[in-house]
Amino acid sequence: MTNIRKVAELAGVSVATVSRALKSPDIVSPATREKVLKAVDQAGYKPNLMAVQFRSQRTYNLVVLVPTIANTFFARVISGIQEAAQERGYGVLLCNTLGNEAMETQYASLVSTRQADGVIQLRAFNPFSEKAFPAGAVLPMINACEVLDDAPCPTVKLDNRAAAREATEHLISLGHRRIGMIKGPRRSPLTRDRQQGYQDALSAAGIPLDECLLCPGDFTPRSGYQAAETLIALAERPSAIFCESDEMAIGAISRIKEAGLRVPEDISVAGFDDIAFASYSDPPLTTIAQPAEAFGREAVAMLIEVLEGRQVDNLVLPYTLVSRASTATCRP
Amino acid sequence: MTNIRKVAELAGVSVATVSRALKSPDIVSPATREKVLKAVDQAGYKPNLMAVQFRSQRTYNLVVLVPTIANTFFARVISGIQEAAQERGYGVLLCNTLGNEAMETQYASLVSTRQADGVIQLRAFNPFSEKAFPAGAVLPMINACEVLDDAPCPTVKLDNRAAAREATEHLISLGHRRIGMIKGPRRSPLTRDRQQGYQDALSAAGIPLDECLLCPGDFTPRSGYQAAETLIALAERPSAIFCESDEMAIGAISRIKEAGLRVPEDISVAGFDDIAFASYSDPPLTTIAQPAEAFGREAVAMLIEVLEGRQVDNLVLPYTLVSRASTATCRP
DNA sequence: AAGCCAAATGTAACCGGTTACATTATCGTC
DNA sequence: GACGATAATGTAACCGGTTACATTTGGCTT
Repeated sequence: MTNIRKVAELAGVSVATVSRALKSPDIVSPATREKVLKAVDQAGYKPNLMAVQFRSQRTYNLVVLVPTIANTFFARVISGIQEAAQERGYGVLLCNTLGNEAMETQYASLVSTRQADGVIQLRAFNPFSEKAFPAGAVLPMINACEVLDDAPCPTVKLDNRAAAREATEHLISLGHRRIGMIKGPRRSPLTRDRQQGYQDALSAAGIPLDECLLCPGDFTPRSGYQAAETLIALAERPSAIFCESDEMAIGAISRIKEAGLRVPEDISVAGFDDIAFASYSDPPLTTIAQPAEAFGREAVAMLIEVLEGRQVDNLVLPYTLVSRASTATCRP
Repeated sequence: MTNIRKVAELAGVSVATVSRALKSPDIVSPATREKVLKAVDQAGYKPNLMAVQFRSQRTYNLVVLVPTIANTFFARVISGIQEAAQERGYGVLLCNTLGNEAMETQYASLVSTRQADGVIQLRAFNPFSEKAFPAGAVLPMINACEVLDDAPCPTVKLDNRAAAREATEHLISLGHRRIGMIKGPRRSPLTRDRQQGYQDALSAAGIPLDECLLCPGDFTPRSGYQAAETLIALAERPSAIFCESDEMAIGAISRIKEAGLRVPEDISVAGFDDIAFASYSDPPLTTIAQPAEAFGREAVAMLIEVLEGRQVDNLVLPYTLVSRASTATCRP
């Protein structure tokens, strides 16, 4: 394998000069630089980045922990991460954790073993052991999208509570008073925040909370389908349903239609995320648009700041309510 | 930073003994092993994998080149890759190429610079320069899903021609004779194969080919939407449309309904891929199911075979026609 | 011509493991 | 007790760059 010593020999200079000619061309004489570059070309030399990384103790790799890449929203976030990382010369090591904490911990340890410089987490969980990073130490990590209340690192998220409140208020403004909610996984802070926003809207409108209208889900279309089944079987059926993800909303609409009911005439449905399919569902989905790619881009920018030893503030990204045809005025 | 020398000092042995106690425990005495393990624990020692990799000249990373991770089908393939890689101790470096050949080349060069051991490509293109891997050299690469005719490496794919033929025959068997097709990107071999299958079915049934019925797309819902617009505007409208991806089929259905037409009563629609949303679309989509995760898993298994110097054969995975409600008998 | 400084280049240590080879310890056999 | 075989451990080279420090070169000043 052609290494720097071969090139040095070929150019008739020392290895140090070759290294300098490539890394800081301005400190070698033009003539020498010329010679070196010619030798590099002739030998087909490419620096062994493993050696470079080993020496500099930087891998220029970032680990991304994502619950499931099959989720369209996460796919967009990852897309943003990948793009931003690429621009800044970082690679992206992907870890599909499938909610498995052991796997997250294992991947996060790539940082301890110097296979990656930092971690971007799309899930609320601290994958680092107390031992690897004792309390007080700066974690080379960013939490994005789903965020712990007392996250031990900088975070970038949405104001989920306000967004859910706005979606619910939209339904209330259409005359709905019996509004179902299909929630995310029980232990998720994001789910709790969105539920809080839903309740905020209800109490502001003087509507009492009915626990029966809250159904758990897991963000998949399948869980939305099942939750809708429960909701439409209620003695007093809701006239609208707010779903914590578009994927669940699409599953719910499918079940509602299967029951012979119409959307939005019989039941209005609102989603969350504004995935690509939201505009193509029948009817097109009213939803909260999140800047998914921006989450990824910002997370990368923040992580690199942390890696370079600078202070970073938490970030809250904006959302928009996108009103489409899946929600309409309530007709009793 | 705790390194192997610190541990050696702590345990009162040489670095070689520490290394051996950890890597081949059977060749050190039990007493010494005990001592070493205690020192490792006490020092909180974790081997610096960068050094290990540097020494062994293996990174245990695989590069995955994917046109776009936002595509649900690719997301599933990547999921399979990630899982299989993880099981075998490999990491996955993701590269969202967005069809940009320069980017693919750049990422593939991670192999030349020893930042990754091999490449899995979900797109038909040889990203390696003639210089890095002269003709005849064994490329550390697997082509999956989309495959070059004369791929310079082992491939794992579907019999796209047969699958497209079967989907088209399904439509013909329902009485359709005027069948539109929404294709993938022009230069893709996969698109060409599927079109060939479509034509096979037509000519077997004695139906002449009408070029007007062939619309290009790019696998996104948006392109399906636009192509459908073209097809329904034809003087002699097709009674069925075969789409090369479910995403395009969903976009097409959306446009068809917008035009006041019904699926499948007025126009039958068949897709390709069987993504999660296919069952939840309205109507549920008739489609060709591909074993997406299996593509990923097999590609990893094959690549590791190649990396370990063994011979690998091409692989063809099975498909299934899944008949749902988006296709029905033709009513003139 | 001597003296000085800056620029250019060379030498060799270093990063943290792995492992070939050398050395020492242990045990059994005659 | 001497000898050889084997097991256990130590020593140091090595992977391929980077860089602190040493050395050489060349131009300029007085």
